[in-house]
Amino acid sequence: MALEFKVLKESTECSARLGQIKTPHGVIETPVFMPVGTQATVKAMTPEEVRDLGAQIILSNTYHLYLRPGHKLIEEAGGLHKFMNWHKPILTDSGGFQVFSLNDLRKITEDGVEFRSHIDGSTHFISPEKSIEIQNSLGADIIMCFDECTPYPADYEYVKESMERTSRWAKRCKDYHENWDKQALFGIVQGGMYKDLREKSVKDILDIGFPGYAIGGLSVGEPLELMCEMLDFTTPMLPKDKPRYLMGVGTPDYLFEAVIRGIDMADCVLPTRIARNGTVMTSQGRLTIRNAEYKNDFNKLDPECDCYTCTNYTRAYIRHLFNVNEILGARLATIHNLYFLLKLMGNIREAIRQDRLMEYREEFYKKYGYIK
RNA sequence: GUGGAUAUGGCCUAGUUGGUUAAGGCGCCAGAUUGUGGCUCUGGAGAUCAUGGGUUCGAAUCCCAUUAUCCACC
Repeated sequence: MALEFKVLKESTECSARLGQIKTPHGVIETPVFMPVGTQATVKAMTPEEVRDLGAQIILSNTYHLYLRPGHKLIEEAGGLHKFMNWHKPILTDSGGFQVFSLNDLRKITEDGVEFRSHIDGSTHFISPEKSIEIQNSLGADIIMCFDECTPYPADYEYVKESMERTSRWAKRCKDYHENWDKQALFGIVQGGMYKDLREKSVKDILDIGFPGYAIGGLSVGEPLELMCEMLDFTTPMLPKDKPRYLMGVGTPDYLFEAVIRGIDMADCVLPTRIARNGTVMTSQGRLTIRNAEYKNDFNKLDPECDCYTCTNYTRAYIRHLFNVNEILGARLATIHNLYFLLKLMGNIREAIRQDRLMEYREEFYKKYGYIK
């Protein structure tokens, strides 16, 4: 098997656990945050930089790489790892999120999804089998079942049909996938915000059986409390000896709350995207570095940070770079945000090890400004 | 010196035959961003329409003068 998961320690105060995932490209310490490199690159970063920031695994995207440069080309290049010179683990998303995000450019049928390319309008058809075929060519360590990420809000009947189709698609994905020794295929639980549908989805996906399980369809605009409620309900139904991956989560509070509820993996474009638009996360909360108040501020972004950006550059300089639209601004902010979140996850792992996660969360929330 | 043209928020402009709270872009200020989308999106502030006078029920729009700038000529 391509994946081995081991729980090293369970928290006595909550459902958090410390673990280890072994993949063909190395070991991942969990809970882990996975930076997103949609188009075979974490935007603005070299793979070496991403590695040095502490990333253990990155996520890339089936839909985008299928469109450009094409999965066959990447296969010809020797696979995604070699193509992009990233030799640690990779996870590819199945294209399922694009079923959600390209809402007005796609048509869902039982067989699969017809997409109109967001690039040139050309039509493409991705079925569960096609998604697996593409992901096999890309060669990521962990690949995902082709699903539909249902929107929020959505009515019961729609979510039910969607979830049941996702279950049928999961079976097809598993049947089609072959090289289990190199690539672990994860199943995805859906069901929107309806508990009975979540329960049914978990049952379906567990019946099919996968080396890891993802929870999809959360973090799609619902309030944090609702996501927590769904996690409280869903996560305990997932087996303890398999990794649990919450898709699309990337703010510190969502990450804390997810880990506390037993999540081992999460990914999000947020830290890199907001960095490109001039927002950084600091130990004292978010700040928009473009703002005038930083014009003459010669301190580092975060007084407690020791990343490359913070040890070398000031707020005033980074603000200047954004104001004159220089690429370096995006790079420095991305370096900082990724480092911040990866370090946070490291601290969370350490807190679990010391069995003081709740205390650490309290400290962090107070400083960050989530609670007063 | 003579002739001509232009003067609209910090900058560049739109304002149709004079008619409600002068429009837009850039810049400025602030916010957003959650398994897509690197120069994105959403708000906001800011103009007594060069100055003075006149015509008119009503003028950024018409007339006169002044000032400034630009062009051509002597």
